[in-house]
Amino acid sequence: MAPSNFIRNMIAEDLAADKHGGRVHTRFPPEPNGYLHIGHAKSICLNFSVAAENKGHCNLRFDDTNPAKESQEYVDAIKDNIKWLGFEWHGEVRYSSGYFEYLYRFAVQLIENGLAYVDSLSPDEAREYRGTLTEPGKNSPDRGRSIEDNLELFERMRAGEFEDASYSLRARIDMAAPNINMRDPVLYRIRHIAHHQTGDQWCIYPTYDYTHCISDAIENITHSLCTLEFEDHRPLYDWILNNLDIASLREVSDLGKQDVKYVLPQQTEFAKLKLNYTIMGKRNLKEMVDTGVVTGWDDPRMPTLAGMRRRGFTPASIRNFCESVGVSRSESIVDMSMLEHAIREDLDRNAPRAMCVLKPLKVSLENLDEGHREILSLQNHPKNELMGRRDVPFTRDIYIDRADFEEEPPAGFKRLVAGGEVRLRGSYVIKCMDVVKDANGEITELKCSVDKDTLGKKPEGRKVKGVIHWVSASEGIPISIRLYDRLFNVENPESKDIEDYRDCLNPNSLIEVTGSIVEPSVLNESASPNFQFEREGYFCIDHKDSTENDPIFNRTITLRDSWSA
RNA sequence: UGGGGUGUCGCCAAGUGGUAAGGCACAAGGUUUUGAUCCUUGCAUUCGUUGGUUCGAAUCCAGCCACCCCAGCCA
Repeated sequence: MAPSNFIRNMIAEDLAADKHGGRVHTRFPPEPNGYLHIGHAKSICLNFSVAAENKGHCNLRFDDTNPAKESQEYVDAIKDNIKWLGFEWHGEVRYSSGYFEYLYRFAVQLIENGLAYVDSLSPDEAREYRGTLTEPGKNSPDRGRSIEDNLELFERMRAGEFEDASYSLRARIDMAAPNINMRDPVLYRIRHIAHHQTGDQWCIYPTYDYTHCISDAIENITHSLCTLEFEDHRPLYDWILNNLDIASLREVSDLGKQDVKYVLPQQTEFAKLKLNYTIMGKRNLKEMVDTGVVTGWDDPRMPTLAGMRRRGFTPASIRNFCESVGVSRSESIVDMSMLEHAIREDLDRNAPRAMCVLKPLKVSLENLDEGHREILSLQNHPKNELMGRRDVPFTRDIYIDRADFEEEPPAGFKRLVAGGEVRLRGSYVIKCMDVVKDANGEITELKCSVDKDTLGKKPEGRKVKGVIHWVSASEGIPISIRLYDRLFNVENPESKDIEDYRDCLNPNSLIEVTGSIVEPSVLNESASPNFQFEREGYFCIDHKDSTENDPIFNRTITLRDSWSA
């Protein structure tokens, strides 16, 4: 059962009180002005699951009221991300811009009722008239304009007779309101600019505050969930809906013709997701992309869904993570380890195992024939036989990782040492007979012998503790590997006491390793999208930068490591 | 000296007057051909703080403190 949170509780209460005639209808309303990140995932999961749990629906609505910042590219990417996460929105994709005509008519209605007026104050003047946090504002000289004049001017605004920002339509509320959002907020502004959905049909665009509540009402949304910073906007959300004629609102709503209880939507706010060691601000993320700090929105180090996907995160891991962080009203910063736990949990259960040597050290097994080759059948998953087996070629020359051999091992070292024994994973126990070095004293090769009586059984009379991974030298395939670490080396790069988040970048957030060797099965046509390279971590192929001759693998996450020298 | 919020274990978080769930992290054991996984155990006499009400308070009341949001014709 889903954990309890204040929103689920509220919905349960609303249902019990039959507040919406048994309906639960939510919506995810992104502005298409950037890529979705893990913070959006929290909202997506919340909105979609809360609807599904109550046999309700969740719409996808692009809140596209500011064409200057938006584009079709983002619309497409957002739709793609949501589908990838595994959610299905109700019906067609919605656009706030799809309601522009209704919005216009409702604005006329407000004007007719003396609740909105056309203002000729410039943006700068409007700011002065607004007052401050502690001082009330003062009325615009245009506040008393007649309804007829307002109607005419608003129509001419729409007709394109005026320049940008020369007029605006404002709600007539209260310039002395302690809540600044209620000091005659702007409802419409003039922008002679094309819109990605409506082209040049419009030159006046409604603001978020005016649009959002009406769009919710049109879509018969019951619970309008948003983040905490919109809390102060709720009185305005309610003011607009309550000052419109409810019958005409109902009439244009999706369920207008149906015999359902028409109830105005209700906004509820929850805390945004913050993760330590990363940033979530769209502006900063965009800046990192634009200035080349990262390679793009889908850079595997980015907290974007596109980046995490490329990094190897699974939809299930992200959904589980969002569920595990919960939903509350207290602003919190979630520890990275929770995200890491979520992806490890999923991949441990579902990713097939394989062997890959990151930094190869050649080992020749001296007591095998030159052309020795045998096929070992290894289980793809140690606990799940259903995941099958694969053939792994075992040959006279193999590679092990340089880190798995030490001439002067630290205390507790369980791997290979000169004269010592170690188990080759899924294969034999070998003993190191000789260490070959070059002129610089660098180890270039190990000469070992195989205990042929140890395949699938313990050696007799002694214990061999260590198990290391290996790959056939002649049949392994060279690949490149990208190791990722957190992008920042401070917990909260966006905190107030940090001047510039760019000063806190982790210089080792990406380490490229070339010349790694992987067992051949990993590159099969039908290979799994994710692997655990045993003892190294979880990896996936990078579809963007890989070439036929140089496959590149991204390390999604390391294995937990309780030893780490 | 305006308005709106939030404060429960290192990090999330449940709890809504009946005597502090859970997860992550961490620590200690056990199993293990991945120093992984898995299993077991431990981990808040205390809920920002000070008072008050009550047989009983994290939950109700009052004061105080800390932090967050708001002065875009952004969302």
